[in-house]
Amino acid sequence: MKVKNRPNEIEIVIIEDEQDMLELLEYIFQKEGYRVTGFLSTDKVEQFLEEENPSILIVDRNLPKVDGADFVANLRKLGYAIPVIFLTAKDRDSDIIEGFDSGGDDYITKPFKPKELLARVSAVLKRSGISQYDKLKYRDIVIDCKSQDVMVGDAYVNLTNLEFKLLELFIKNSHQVLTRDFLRDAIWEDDGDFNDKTINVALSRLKKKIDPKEDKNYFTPIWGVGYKLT
Amino acid sequence: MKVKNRPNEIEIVIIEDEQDMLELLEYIFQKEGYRVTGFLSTDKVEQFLEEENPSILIVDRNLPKVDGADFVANLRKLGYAIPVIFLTAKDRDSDIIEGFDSGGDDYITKPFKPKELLARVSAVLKRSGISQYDKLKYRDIVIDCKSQDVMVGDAYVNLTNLEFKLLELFIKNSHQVLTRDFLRDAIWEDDGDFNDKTINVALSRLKKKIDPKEDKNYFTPIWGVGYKLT
DNA sequence: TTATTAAGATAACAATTTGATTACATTCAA
DNA sequence: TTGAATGTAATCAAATTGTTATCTTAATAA
Repeated sequence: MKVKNRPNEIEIVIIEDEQDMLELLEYIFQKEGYRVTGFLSTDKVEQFLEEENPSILIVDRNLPKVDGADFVANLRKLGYAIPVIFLTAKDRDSDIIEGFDSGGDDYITKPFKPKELLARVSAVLKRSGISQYDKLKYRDIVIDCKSQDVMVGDAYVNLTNLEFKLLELFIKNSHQVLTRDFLRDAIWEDDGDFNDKTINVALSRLKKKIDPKEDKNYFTPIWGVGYKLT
Repeated sequence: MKVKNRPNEIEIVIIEDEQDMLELLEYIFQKEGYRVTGFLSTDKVEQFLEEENPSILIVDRNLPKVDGADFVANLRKLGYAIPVIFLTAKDRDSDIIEGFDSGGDDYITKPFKPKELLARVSAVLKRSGISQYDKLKYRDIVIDCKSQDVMVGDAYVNLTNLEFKLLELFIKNSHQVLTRDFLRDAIWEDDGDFNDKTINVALSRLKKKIDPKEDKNYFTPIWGVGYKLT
């Protein structure tokens, strides 16, 4: 299956007991570029939250064992502050109210329009200060500007601040030649005497960290001008 | 008599000209644990806002002298961003729209169900980032923002006020790099001269208390930038 | 093509900066 | 006034970054 160009790596957790509905939801969100983890019950969710750090929960209120709202209320009691959107077939006032009360950030009634669902998720994420633009992607590199985490393939790479700033700048200006002057102004804020080779060395170190096998050729030197990311 | 502002106790201001209704509203919110200040007119409200810092305004649109919506529009003009919910007996579209236009975050039509009112207040507060949940969790740390209790694993840890504020800030912004500048502004609100190392020392003390064996590595220093909780 | 030259890559070294920690001083609140 | 909390100074350790030197690569002209 073709994976659509992913603008972000925001992780969504869905709890929905109906297999068909769960698959539909997974499809909707994955198509939008979210990373989705689905659960048919609340059983393993708490454990999952311990280990991962998803950005939002989508919870069906009508789950077989526990009421979704109770489950979320319990999560809140335990200290989880993750945003929640409830899915519910009911639309009686009492249910909606209870949903909000137990710590939901929004709710959607089934049947729903996929677009509306996506819009609400988007709105809740925005309110929670989670932006899809915090993460930048380039080839197999994903950098998170808020955490300064860098993933190459599926491995974390430790970069220094200088290296991170460099990589960020290149990714934000990918496919453009960044001249040495530009780099100097942007990263080093020139202090008069500036050794030509400083940039070479800094880039060399960066290359070595994100591509230790030296077979990816992220950077192309433009002779006498600068570099570009390719 | 003025009661000292307790941290994390949410304060609600109600403006309602009918004495009975005001008392009912005060009762409803107080029962839910909110701190309530009621006004029979808009007269003293602005002065009150100068001094206190309530989390939300509940405003009747049909006030004797001024229209509630006009009053709120004026507040907005003055720069108050406090969330507002309108109470209104009217329900024609034009009124509702006017209410939103003048800076309301939600509205409720009388007669209302107490539960619905509470739910809407709750939702608006949540949208504004004001949480009524006082527990936050991060890995094996649970902090109670109200009592300032801190549990690590299953042991209570005694933190000083400064240490608690630091930990709370980091947990609320986990997985993000908090720069030294940010920390200084958020915790120390400093006045110019500020010893660089104050942050190091404060964090060092915090680390020692929540991780005396030094094997948990809650904090990762980002060299030359700040720290993040991981 | 080949020699020449300017630029790029990289390793090793050194300087500098920053972080951690301890001990001590000061402040603040009971 | 006293003790806890917090800021400051000093020391040590470690990480980052710039510099230098050497080698490699690419452009250019004879």
